Amino acid sequence: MGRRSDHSREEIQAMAIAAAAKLVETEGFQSLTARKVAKAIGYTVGTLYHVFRNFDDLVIHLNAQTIDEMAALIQQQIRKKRNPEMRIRVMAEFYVQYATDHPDRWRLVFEHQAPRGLPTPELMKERRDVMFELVAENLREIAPDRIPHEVAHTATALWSGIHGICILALTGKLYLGGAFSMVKLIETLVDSVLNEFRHR
Amino acid sequence: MGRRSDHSREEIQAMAIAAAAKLVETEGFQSLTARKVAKAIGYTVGTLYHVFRNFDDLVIHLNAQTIDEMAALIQQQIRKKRNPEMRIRVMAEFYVQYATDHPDRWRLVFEHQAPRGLPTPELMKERRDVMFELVAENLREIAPDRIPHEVAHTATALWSGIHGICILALTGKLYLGGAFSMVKLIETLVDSVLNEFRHR
DNA sequence: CCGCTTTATTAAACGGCGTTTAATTTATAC
DNA sequence: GTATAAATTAAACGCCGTTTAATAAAGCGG
Repeated sequence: MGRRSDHSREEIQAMAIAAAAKLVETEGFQSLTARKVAKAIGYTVGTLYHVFRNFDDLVIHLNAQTIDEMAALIQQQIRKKRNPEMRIRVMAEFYVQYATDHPDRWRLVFEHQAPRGLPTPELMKERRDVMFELVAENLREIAPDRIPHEVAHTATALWSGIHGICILALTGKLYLGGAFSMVKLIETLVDSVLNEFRHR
Repeated sequence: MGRRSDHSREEIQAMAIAAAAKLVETEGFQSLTARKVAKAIGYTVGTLYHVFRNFDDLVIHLNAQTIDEMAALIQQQIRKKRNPEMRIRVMAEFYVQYATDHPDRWRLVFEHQAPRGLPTPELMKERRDVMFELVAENLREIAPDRIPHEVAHTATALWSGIHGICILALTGKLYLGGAFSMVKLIETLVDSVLNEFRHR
């Protein structure tokens, strides 16, 4: 017991977040617990609380990392594309791809609730809007004459819609009356909103 | 103490669901617990387990009631309208309205996870698709010549999108770069998808 | 009206959860 | 080399969903 200094504060934080990510992916986000994370990195809960303010703090760090990972993947994909419309299409495609590949990590980002009353930390606020900003950038390129508010509005509507399809599909709550592919649903939404955006 | 027969099985069920609804609305869905529900109706947890299979079963019953309530509200509103496009618009409007008025009950419907492995009960399957079906009906009326699959596809894309806006707004994760109204976002999405649906 | 069976209800326990506390061991600074 | 500060742990607290065993009441056959 006592100070071991096998790892620095930062190392323990990183180990904990990595262990949490693995636990979420293997056992589902519902069964992520502080004790499991602690055990996985060879410490006890007390050490976790020495390094994170509370369990939500750990989850928030994990979620930040998840968003960074997803954003990096998507930005890497669109760097290859020159056409802004195609970029938006690819963004949507890989958003779905990431959500499908890491359903529990992705759901944790959106279903985790910061403790009531406490403000959303800057850590998340910055990341929350990264996808919206990316969409808005490309909309601006499609129609440079539009006022910023209109661009932001369309980006929000479009990306929220994409997100909705994603979440309903992953949680098994999507209407199955036609047995569609998620990709086709996303295509329909992107086409619709982009056409409307251009033709008015 | 033993059998009191102050209330029948069904009465206790109804009381528990009502108490759960109230708890969710006042304290948030995160702090709904079996013990609180039991206390609220003047019984102990044991009695709850006599009447529900487990806690999830209680939540599922509550969610079914929530969907019924919302669907009833929406159907009552569209009964006044004759134009199918207007009906879809009104549906979206009151969907948002209900979600805004009962944010925690609404979120519980979509964020509750049935225990892993267990199948979604019929109770929910029937209700899950009720909104999609309503949208599809009206799309069919707008364009009677379309094949059923296309109608279902569009209904799914549109309603998932509406849902996405709703959920991001309620969970405080919506992009705020422009400070929009939810109503306008919904309008944009409905207009876009309906135009695309008609013009091709 | 009595005893018997069935059933509704409860209190208490179980293991697990997030979190806090107190004690203890170790590293560091003087 | 000792005092101080920091890291780590074990144990506790009050919750949670769930199960169990005991008990009290209802219904029933005679």
